[in-house]
Amino acid sequence: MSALVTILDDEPEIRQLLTETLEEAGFKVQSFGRAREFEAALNRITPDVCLIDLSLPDTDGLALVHRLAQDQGAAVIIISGRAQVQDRVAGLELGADDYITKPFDPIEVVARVRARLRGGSRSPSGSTNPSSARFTGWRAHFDRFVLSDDTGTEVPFSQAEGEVLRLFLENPKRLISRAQMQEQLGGGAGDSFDRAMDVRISRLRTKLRDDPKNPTLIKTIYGAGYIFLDDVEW
Amino acid sequence: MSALVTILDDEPEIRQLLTETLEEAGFKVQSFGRAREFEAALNRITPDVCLIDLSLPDTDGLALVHRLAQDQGAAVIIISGRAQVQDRVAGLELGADDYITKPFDPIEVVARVRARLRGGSRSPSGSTNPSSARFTGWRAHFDRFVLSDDTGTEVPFSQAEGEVLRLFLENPKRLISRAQMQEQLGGGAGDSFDRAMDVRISRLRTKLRDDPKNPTLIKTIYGAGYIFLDDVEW
DNA sequence: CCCAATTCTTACGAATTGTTTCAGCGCCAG
DNA sequence: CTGGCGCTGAAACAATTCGTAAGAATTGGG
Repeated sequence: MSALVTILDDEPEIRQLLTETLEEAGFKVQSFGRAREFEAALNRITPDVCLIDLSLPDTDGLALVHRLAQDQGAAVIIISGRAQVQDRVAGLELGADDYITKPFDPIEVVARVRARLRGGSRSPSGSTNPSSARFTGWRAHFDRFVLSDDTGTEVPFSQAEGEVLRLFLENPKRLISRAQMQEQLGGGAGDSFDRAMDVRISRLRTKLRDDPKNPTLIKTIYGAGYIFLDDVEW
Repeated sequence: MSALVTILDDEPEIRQLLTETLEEAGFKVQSFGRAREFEAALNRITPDVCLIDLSLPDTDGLALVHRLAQDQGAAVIIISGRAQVQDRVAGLELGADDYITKPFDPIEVVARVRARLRGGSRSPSGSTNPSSARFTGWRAHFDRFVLSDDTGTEVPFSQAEGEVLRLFLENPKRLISRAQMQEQLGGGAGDSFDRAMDVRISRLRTKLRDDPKNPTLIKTIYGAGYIFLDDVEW
């Protein structure tokens, strides 16, 4: 299923150039020289991407862009001879998805049309991020807030513990100072906050069954901070 | 709820310039000087738009852009000093949503970031809301306001319960904070509204026969929010 | 206006996290 | 080797957050 791209521009050469290039790229193309014709056509077609030159005489740009973007769900790319920053910003604020200035390279136009088609199908909040990490003897599941053993035993960890754990797993074999922790974990730079951090780490060590005096995972560097000793695979 | 924009660029002045402008425009901003830091941070943040200078030394641009666009569902805007058409086309084909060349006007960057956010939230015009979802042991029918068991037993749920349930089922395996709930469920930021939310969830858990202390479906993350643990199929 | 269903508020016990406190350890000077 | 000083670990306690029962307020239908 090839996507439908429309062109609205009053210069025939530009229409032809774009039409050719886009068709070579595998799109279905329909071009128009006047806004009236284009608007009439909208009643029977639903374009996926619209290339528009807004400097036409009979155009109410705002209404047109709005109709395309809002009602039709089409992506709008403005192609204009006006290259000033304020023109571009105005076009984008109008609701356009992209703004290309003349003269343009048709190859780039094709690339930007493709980008718009990709963007349309993107799910707003669907996918999950890599939220599971593995290291010696353990696997941490940040989507469920549990640590799982080699034997399958599961130990839940809390939010506070998880923040520390995550910071370690993101920076293995690197010294992490208390200052960095406070910054990363957003703790107010309170006077006794470092003690809270100690407690967090202490509790985390208990769950990981790691002995501070003989650490396998979390090593204390006296006067400097902590290091996560193991390799981590996300 | 303001969108989160990240910046990845090795030049501190550019980071600062963009950060200031974007924050003035009302976005939340986090900037990074190295790809490694940025990638680490991706484990705990989910940016909506990512501004990236790919000419960094330690960057595998392809992988990074792919990860952002595919896994995280973020929009990617490349900001680069390379202005050749082939560079721009290459960047866009890589999966980026936009390509801005240095030097740039920060105002235009803001406009293009906004355009990206609009694009992401554009509602898929054709598809209607599915009104039924399935997860372990249950099927939720939002058109009839009932939950049906494996055995066919039906449990009705009310409007308020349904709102919470739907929010969970639309964001499985993701932490949902109380703030997000209040925003999504339109609850005024009342003083004691958080208790009402607790009660809603409590009742929902009762109907789902889910024990808070040993949850299968709705897990509490103390001090952070809730997570729906199961996979969901609509 | 009354009744029933739903939702919110209040209240209190339970679980989690932060803070205080102190014992113990590493490091260094002598 | 030894004692002092600052840093760290963790027990005990305090503060915060959460779960839910019970009653009050709101909504909707007659």
